[in-house]
Order: sequence, then C-alpha cells, then structure tokens
Amino acid sequence: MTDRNRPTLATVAARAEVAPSTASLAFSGSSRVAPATRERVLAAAAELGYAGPDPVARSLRSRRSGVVGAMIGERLAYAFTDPVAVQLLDGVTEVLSPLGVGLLLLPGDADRQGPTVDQLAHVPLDAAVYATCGLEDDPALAHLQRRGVPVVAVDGPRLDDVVFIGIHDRRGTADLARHLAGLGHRRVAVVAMPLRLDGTRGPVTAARRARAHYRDVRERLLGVEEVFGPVPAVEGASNSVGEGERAGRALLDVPAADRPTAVVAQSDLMAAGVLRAAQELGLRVPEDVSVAGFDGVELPWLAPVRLTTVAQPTTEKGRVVGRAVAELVEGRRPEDVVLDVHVSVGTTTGPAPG
Amino acid sequence: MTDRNRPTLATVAARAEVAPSTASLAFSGSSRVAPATRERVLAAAAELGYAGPDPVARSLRSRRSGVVGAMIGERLAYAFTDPVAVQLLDGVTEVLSPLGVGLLLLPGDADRQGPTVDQLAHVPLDAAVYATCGLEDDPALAHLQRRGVPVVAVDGPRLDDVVFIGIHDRRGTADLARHLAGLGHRRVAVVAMPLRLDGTRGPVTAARRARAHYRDVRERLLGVEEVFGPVPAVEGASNSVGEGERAGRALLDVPAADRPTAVVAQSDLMAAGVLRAAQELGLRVPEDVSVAGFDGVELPWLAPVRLTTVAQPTTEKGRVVGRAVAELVEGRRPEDVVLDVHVSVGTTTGPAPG
DNA sequence: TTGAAAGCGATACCAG
DNA sequence: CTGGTATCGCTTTCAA
Repeated sequence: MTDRNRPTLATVAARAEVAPSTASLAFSGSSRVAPATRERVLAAAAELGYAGPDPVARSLRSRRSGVVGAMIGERLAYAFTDPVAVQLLDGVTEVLSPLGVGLLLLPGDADRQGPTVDQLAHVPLDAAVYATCGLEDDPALAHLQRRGVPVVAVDGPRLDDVVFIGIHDRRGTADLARHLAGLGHRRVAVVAMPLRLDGTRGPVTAARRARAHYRDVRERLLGVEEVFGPVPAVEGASNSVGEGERAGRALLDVPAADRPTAVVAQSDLMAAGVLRAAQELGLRVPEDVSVAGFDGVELPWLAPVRLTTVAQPTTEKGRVVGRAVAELVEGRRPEDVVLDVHVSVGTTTGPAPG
Repeated sequence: MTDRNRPTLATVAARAEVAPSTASLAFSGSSRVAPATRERVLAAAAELGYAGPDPVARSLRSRRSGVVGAMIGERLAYAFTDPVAVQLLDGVTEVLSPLGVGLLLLPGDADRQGPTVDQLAHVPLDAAVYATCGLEDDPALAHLQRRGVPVVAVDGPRLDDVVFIGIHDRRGTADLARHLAGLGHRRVAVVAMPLRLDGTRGPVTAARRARAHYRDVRERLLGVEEVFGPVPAVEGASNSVGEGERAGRALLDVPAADRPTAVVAQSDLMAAGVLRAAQELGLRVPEDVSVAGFDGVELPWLAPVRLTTVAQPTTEKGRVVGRAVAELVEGRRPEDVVLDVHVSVGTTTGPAPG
C-alpha cells in the first residue's frame, strides 16, 4: 500500500552495470544477449524486488496493451445466464490467455445495449470483440474505428473493416424446418430472440423486423420462412427461459385448430421455456406439439428430455474469434469465418398430430 | 486496418493553435480552460477524427490504467456455470463501469488454479480481485504485490495487505444447522465444495482439510460442526450439480440405519445434485431426508421445489468489492467488510424421520 | 487562463 | 553482443 519508490528498469540496469536497453533485452528473452549478462540482470532484479517491465510503459512503446475488449449487450447477470455467451468467451480466452492477452469485460446496463463511449475512452484496447451485442449505428463502434482499434463481430453484421465470425444461421434453421416438414408439420410458429434490446416483446411485425439489431435473429427467421413461407413469430424481451415460456404461451394458448403443430425457438433457452408453457397448458411434447431450439447447449436439468436443436460449435467459434484477434493484434487482417451447424434430433419433435 | 498516421493531441493542439497542455486540459474537462478555447480544441479534434487522448499514454503519466483484473480459478466455462460467480462480477462491474474502469478476465485452465504470472506480467492492472480462486501460496499474488497492485480477496483468506470482503459463512451455516437440530435431526452429513482445485473428490479427511485452499469451504464445515460436532463430509471435484449428485449418492446410498437424515450442501448447485440423487434412490425430500444448500441463488428449474438455504447478498457483495476497488485505485485503503447472511427455509427440510 | 518543458518507464534503432 | 539516444503520447508542474 505504501508508495515507496518501486525500482524501474533503469535501476535494475544500473545495479547490473549494463545499459537500460540491454536490460530490456534480458527481460524480453531475446537471444541477442549473452546468457551471463541476462543472469546478472535477473539477479539484480530479484535483489531489488523488481517485478518486470511496467506493462503500461511497455505498451506505449510497443503499441500493444495485451487487452482486448469484450462488448457485452446487457449487464453480466443477464448476459451470462446464456451458456452460449459463456462458452464463446471460454473459447476466446482459451486462445488468448496463453498469449498474455486478457479479455476486458465491457457490459452494458439495464438501459443501454452495450458499453458507452465513456466506458471505452479511458481503457487501453488492442482489439474489441462484439460478443453479445449488435453494432449497427453504434457510437461505440465509431469510437473504436476512430481509435484504430480493430473489431471482430460475432454473429454480427457484416461491415467493412470488421472481421466477421459467424455460423450458417439460415441454412441450419432451414435444415431444421425441413426436418419438421418431413414430419408432416405445416403450421409452424417461431419464438424469436430479441430483435433489439429495448424490452419489446410480442408478435413480430414487418416494421419491427426492419429495425432489427441482430443479424442472427433475422437469418434464423428467414431460414424457417425459406421452407414454410411467412410464419407467425413472437419475440421475447430477452433470450431466457422465462421469455420463451411467455412467448410459447402466447402461441399455444389458443384453440387447437389455430395452434401451431411445431414451435421453432431461436435458442435452446427459449425452447426450454416453450416446453414449460406446453406442459402448463397440458400439451404433450411431441405428440401434441413439437418443439425445437437452437444452439445445442447442455441443459442437464431437462433430462430425460433431449431438445431437438441446431447445434453450433460455440466453443470452437470462440477459438476462431481468439485466433482472429491474435492475428489482428499482430497487424494482419484475418479472413471472415462462417462455421457449420447441424440439426440434432432429440425427443421433442415428432410427427405432426392429426 | 491501414496504418495511416492517427492524429495525436499535439496535432490537435497545433490545429487549434493552443499548446498541448491546454488541449489536454480541454479533454480532461478541467474548468481551468476557457469555454471558447475548449470548443476550439474539440472542433479541431472532430475535424481530424481524433478519438481522444490515447489511454496508454495517459495511463503512463497518470499512473492508472482503468483495468482491474478478475482472477478466476478455472476456465470460464466452468467458473461461470456458478450463478454466484456471475452475480458477484455483475455487482463489481455495476460499480466500476460508470467509473470508466473495466474488469479484465484472467482465468485459469484445466490444470491450473488461477492465472499464471506470465498471463499477468504483460497486462496493465490498477488492482486485482480474487473472485473465484484461492490465493494461499499463490505465485501470482506475490507478483502482484511486487508490482504494487492492490488486491481484494472475495471470501479469500485474510492476509496482510489484502482487502477482505466476505460473508459470515460459519455463522450462517451454524444457523442452518440449528434449524435442522430444531427439526430433530441428529445424523447430519455435509456435501463440500472443493477444498482445493485438484480434481479430488470423496470423503474429507483431516489431512485433506489441512491442505484446504478455500477459507469459505472450511468455515462452512465448521459451522455445521459447531452444532453437531464432527460429521461425515464428502467433497466434490467441482462446485456443480453433477458433483453434488455424486457426493449425495455416496452419502445416501447406504442402509437406512446409517443414512443421514439431513444433508447440508455447501452450495445450492450441489444441493440440487443431492436432490437428484435422493430422487434417483427413491427417497422423498423432506420426508425421508432433508436437504439444504448455501447461496440463495435462483434455480427456477427446481420449481415447485424451493431449496432451504443460507442466502447471501451476492450482488451486493460484488458492489462492495467494486467500491473497495474504487477506493484502492484512488490510493485509499478500504475497510474489510463481512456481510450478513440468513437462513431461508424452503420445502426441502422437514422433521427428522422416525 | 495559457504556455514551455520535464518527465512517466520502457523499447527501437542505430552504432560500435 | 552491448551501449547511447530518441521517442511512444500524454499529464503535470511551474511560470508567465
């Protein structure tokens, strides 16, 4: 706690009787310094209790901070209830941690979708990952670009100067829709994740769709429509079990003749909510209604039920993001990557009733 | 991506025809600069596409980086399955984000309990929070202290020069134990969280206990013993539903005469596992066995069951940590804080059978 | 209220 | 392989 003068590289160099530049080389592990000299420097450092070169000073000179921002749409307590978000970041840190690069959490809050410019402005950043947050018309994005901070958008929009890492949302959902069509389903409805984070829920209108923030939500909707044509869709206010349940009830709590025979939820979390809604309404799954999700996350508490879903390689996607970031930090421009997904048939889909 | 020269404060100052020091004041919002001058500087910045002072250079001079490290014991995918960890960090960021301070994730991996010195060495840090990770004999801690980075330990050991923020683990567990004693329970067993993260599971021996990494695990054990004396305890390899189930089975899958009438799990996650073990063994809760947890997290999927538990104010604990960090960053030495907990009786505890 | 100059602590570059 | 020196971009201190 005391503010006694900590040793600097110059102090250490003086003690070891070498030039500062030599001491620097000793710490950077360069092979262009004699082993004996390095030993002397390290010994001097140990004696002085020197913890190594100051990261901030090093950053200024070398033009990298070892910090990568993770832009989060909501507050952490919400964002991290989604296993997909957690797995993604897990994959990212798996790649970045060994490189001495850390992920800086930049969450939004209840009102704002993502961090503000004020939050970003004071923080060093080698790159930024839009992890769980849209970025169209985002002032934070403009700020990052002015600063020259390279950006990776996960599932985000495809913009110039932004590296895109995503999955085949549309194709995957279309495959799922074909699976349902093959089972004889004709009346299908969608439970959609938020099109933008403004607390809205309810039927998705064309106007609402036009103002969508999230590319993946749009694409997954298009995938279903590719097979079934326009279908009713109900949006949840957040990607959660509770909102899935609410939307599911809106769709299922109607006369049997109007009821969809299959509900496609845009996430497994929301699908679990639809399952619960069905149960509360006394509907059997899949006999009365089929339910499918998206993501392929582990929801052990659903056992013995296994959700039919579109499985995405979330952790691997995180690793791909991590590698892209690593390249960006080294000044290269990585390729966009679109990963494959596949339909995983569980116990929640079956032949259409009737 | 292009590396064209970005403007610096000096460029902006030149354009606005003021000295760099004046331009600096304009950006820091100091009142010691004439409004007209500030306008001129800001206008020049806008014209040049200047995004504001470089955070790294600013950090070097002002001696703070706006980055606080979050030391995580395991990889994120595991650490963040625990709602307690997420809520804690949520509280921390709630306080820190508005201050322009970000949390840097520093996870361990499958093998290591917490980040390595290499991970830390290159990263700027105003402070570090041991969020989900023990820190006795931790080389990372030694590194931080040599660097002069102040440390906050959440539930961690009480060490000199480390700010402690915790809860009344022992008192809370003892209160819970008294609740059980009042219900007539005499044969009580404990399902313990890992005493250290080395993959060990099984009965807790005295030797194992002596090597415990985590203060809270020890204290919660002592709380039960305060009321019941020595009790059998089984440790899980991680704080999770699966490990709770496994430990619960070890305790419950025995002749009825030897079976505990109540199981105290050290977390709600593990208690949920015990519940499942009981169910699989055909034991009714609470008629055949009472089950209690710790934390007071929301587990909506348990509904309609409500766990008896020791509720801790996790988000508030995070805010307290955030405030402590904020003080530390400003050079003050905050007080240690120990928060209260309370027993929350649900539907999983009842009178001892027989 | 503004300007000039001195670093913050390290690395990069160029000589030797 | 080692040393000197300029410089990274800004804030701070001190004068004017």
